[in-house]
This record gives sequence, C-alpha cells and structure tokens, in this order.
Amino acid sequence: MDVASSEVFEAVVPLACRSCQARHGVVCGALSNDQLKELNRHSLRRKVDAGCEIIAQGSESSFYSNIMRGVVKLCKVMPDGRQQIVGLQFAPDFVGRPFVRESALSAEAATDAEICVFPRNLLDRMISETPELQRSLHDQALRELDAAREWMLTLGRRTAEEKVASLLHLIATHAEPQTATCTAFDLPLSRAEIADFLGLTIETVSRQMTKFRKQGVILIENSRHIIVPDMDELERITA
Amino acid sequence: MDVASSEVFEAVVPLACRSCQARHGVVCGALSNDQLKELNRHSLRRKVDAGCEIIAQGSESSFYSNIMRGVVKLCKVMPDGRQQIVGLQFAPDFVGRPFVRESALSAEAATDAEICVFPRNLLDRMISETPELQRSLHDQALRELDAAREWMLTLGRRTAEEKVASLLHLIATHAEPQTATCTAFDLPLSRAEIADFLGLTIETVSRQMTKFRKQGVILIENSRHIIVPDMDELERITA
DNA sequence: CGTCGATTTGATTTTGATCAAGACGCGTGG
DNA sequence: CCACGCGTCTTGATCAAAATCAAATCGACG
Repeated sequence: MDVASSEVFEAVVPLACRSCQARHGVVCGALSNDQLKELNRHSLRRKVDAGCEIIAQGSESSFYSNIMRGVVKLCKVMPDGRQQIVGLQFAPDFVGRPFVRESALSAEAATDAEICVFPRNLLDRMISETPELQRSLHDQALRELDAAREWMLTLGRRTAEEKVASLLHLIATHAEPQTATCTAFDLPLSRAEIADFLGLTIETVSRQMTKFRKQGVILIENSRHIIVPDMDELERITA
Repeated sequence: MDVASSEVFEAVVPLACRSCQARHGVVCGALSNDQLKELNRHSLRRKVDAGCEIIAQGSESSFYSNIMRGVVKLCKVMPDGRQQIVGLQFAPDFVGRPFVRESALSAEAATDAEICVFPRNLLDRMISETPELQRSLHDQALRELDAAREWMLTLGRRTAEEKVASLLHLIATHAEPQTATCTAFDLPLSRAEIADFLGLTIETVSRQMTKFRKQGVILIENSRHIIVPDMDELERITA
C-alpha cells in the first residue's frame, strides 16, 4: 500500500477498529467505511469477567455485541433450576437475536472476555439498509443452526463417553494453539458447565475425563489445561 | 374486489399459486408477482408418500422445496445407524439450506405430503436480488434456531416423561384442529420416529404414552390419533 | 384365517444419577 | 511462611431411570 492510499485508509477506518478481532467478522466485515464509522461512534468496548451475564433470559435487551476476545456461552434454564448450554460463541461472533425483542436465552461470558456493545436500533436500521449485512447475519444464523442440530445428535444419541470426547474435540477445534498432530488448549468451561453443555452431571464428566487420562487419550494439567496427543484417536471415540 | 382489479389479479398471479398453502409463506410471500410467475414457471408440484426422502444426508441437492401439505422430518444418522430427528417442518415452511451445497441432514416426508420443488440456482439468484426474501429466509432460520435450542434443553435436561409430554404438546400446537380446552390430533410420527426425536427407545415412549393414558392425561385411538382433554395439564407435565 | 409390521407389556441389565467423602488449588490472614 | 477455609474437582458406594432382551398383542391387508 502506498503512502497516499494509506492516508485515505487511515482517514476512514476508526482507530478502535483497526486492530479489532471483529473488524472482518459477521457484522463489521459487511459494513461500508461510513457505516463502520457510525457504528463505532455508538459503540462501547467493554471488558467482562468470566461469569458475567451479557443478556438475561426473558429480558428485553436494547443492545447487541460483537465478541472481541474470549468465549461466550448461551444458556437456557428451567424454572426448577435445570440448565442447558445451547451454544458457545467465539470471537469474532455476533451476539444477539435480530427481529425479536425478548431473549429466550441468556448469554454469559465463560472466560474473561472483551465485547463491543452497540445499540439494537442502530444495527437494525443498518440491517434493513444493507443487504450484504443481512446476508452475513443470515449466514451466521444458518451456521449456528447447523451447529445446534449437530449438538442435538450428541445430546440425544451419544453415550457419556462420546459426549465428553465430542466436547473436547469441539473445544480443540475452536481454540487455536495447535501443532501438527498434538493439540493443547485451555478449557473455557468448568466441569459444571461441561455437564450443562452435555446433559450430564459433574461426576460423570469427571469420571470420563479421568478414564481418558488413564487411557492416555488426554493429559490433564490444572484440570483446565488439556493436551491431546492424538486428535484422530479422540475423534474416533466421538463416533 | 371489483371485476377490473380481479382481472388484473388473475393476469399476474399464477393459477397454481392461487390456492397454494405456501403462497404467503416464507418464500412466495416475499416475492413480487413477476418473481412469483418466474418461480412458478420452473416449479414442480410433487406428491410424496410418507417415508419418501426429499434430500439425502451428505448429498448435493440442486433443488429447494416449499411444503404445501404434510409434515417433513429433518434427520441426522450416524455411521452405526443411530438416528436423531433434529427438526419438524410444517406447511408452508421452506426446506433447504441456502449458501451451502452439501446437506448435513436428510429431509424425509413424515406423512404423505405435497411439496413444490424449484431449482436452487433460480432461488439463490432471487435471494441476492430481493432483500425482502433474504430477510424472510433469515427470519425462518432464526425461528428454526430458537426451536432447535428449545429442543436441546428437552434432549439434555428433561426426563422421559417430560420429553414425551413435550412432544405431544409440540404436535398439538402445530396440528391445527383444536377446540377451546380439548385438543385432538393425529401424530405425524410413528413410535420409532418419536423415539428418534426424543433420544429415547420405542419401548420407553410406549410406556410413557400408556402411563399418560392410564392417568387420563390423553386418550389414544389407533395409537396415532390422540385426544388431550386438558392441554394445561399436559403443559404442566412438560415442566 | 394367516402373516407381517407396529405397538405394548414384562423381566432383567446397564448407564448414568445421586449421595457422600475426600483431595486439590488457591487466596487470605495470622 | 504456613494454617485455614472455600470452591472445584475427583473418587467411591448405592440407586433409579431408561435401555435391552424377549414375548405377547393388535391391526391392516391379502
């Protein structure tokens, strides 16, 4: 890029967006520079601690967010307290439910995270004015739908062993740092959260993990940091 | 409507679409009369028997469909034969997965059905040219996502009793013929299909149904025709 | 009437839940 | 620095829900 075009570039892309994880994500990647500027003017970057609720189930939120860093879990809870995690979202995913006011689920930071929050009204307007943005969000919705249905198969038809292997595989696949055959990563979820994702109890999750450890399928450090010597082996257990 | 405007109407809306269930559905309801005419020119109405596969898992289909009558089940099967139904679709739903060639699931008629089949290429072009259509399909995708996540809660955290009650409630809610408090309907699914939807076995489904019958929560005729004397009672069991 | 598939019912087993202790990690304060 | 306390995780013993195995019943249809 030469000096002149570089200056033009710097003149239009907001400073805060330059190095943002979500800059080329589902929302911002579909916006013109002018739109990006406008959205940025009304956006707020926010650090949220693990466990912090971003949207409450049953509430009317007037905000959407982009995930800039960290992992967000989507939960549904029943009146008696039983709980199911129905989705995990990673940077640079978009969090929110266009077209509907009340949220049927809660969104909560699973790890410490950074999100970029902006007003619902503004994005809704941009969606209606920008086919490319509509298309991009439509695409994310369809990808989430595919993921949800894949997980339905896991919840309905896989054994506890297969479920835990599936989760480890899912996390390994989405948490980057991996070498050729051997993969290492930090679990963004506690045992209780894993249980809520898999429709199991804490104890069953723990037992399956130690079984995998004793079998040499995984190495466990800190109970959060996992090393998978052979991903193919793990995938095989997944069925 | 006077004679003149009626003539204009008749001049533009294709005959086959006039009384079609899907005329105001997700796809056709978002089209101009000209687009409707074009889509109709390339559409094929097809009767499909219960059990007939509309799209095969893992295949590349060059067609989409609208459901005009009947119920379609969306299935995922594992290599070892274990199976999970991940969605039910009713008229006038759209069946297909825009933006992706290969289908990750199969679509199969659960009951005798009529569908309107049209070429993928044509609709894809219309989607890119018609923001209203994109928006409408986006909206269906989000509604399916909500439904999938609601079902994840059922699969992961509800008991067999609650699962069967949930299914009866779902069907009762989507199969029209209902009076004030008492609801009657035909199950579009066999016991085996219900089991595949709920992540249970045939025997467990059958036992729960018999239990509900003995408790007076439902009346069973033909094993397919169900009467619910008190929907509130059923909903209570759902949790 | 006899056959076949779908459904129901019964007996037994298995998987994962529940109940109950321990162990471990980590931060706080003596 | 170490003892304490708390929350998370692991491990063990027992229990219960649902699966599996097996057989009987029902219903449609030739």
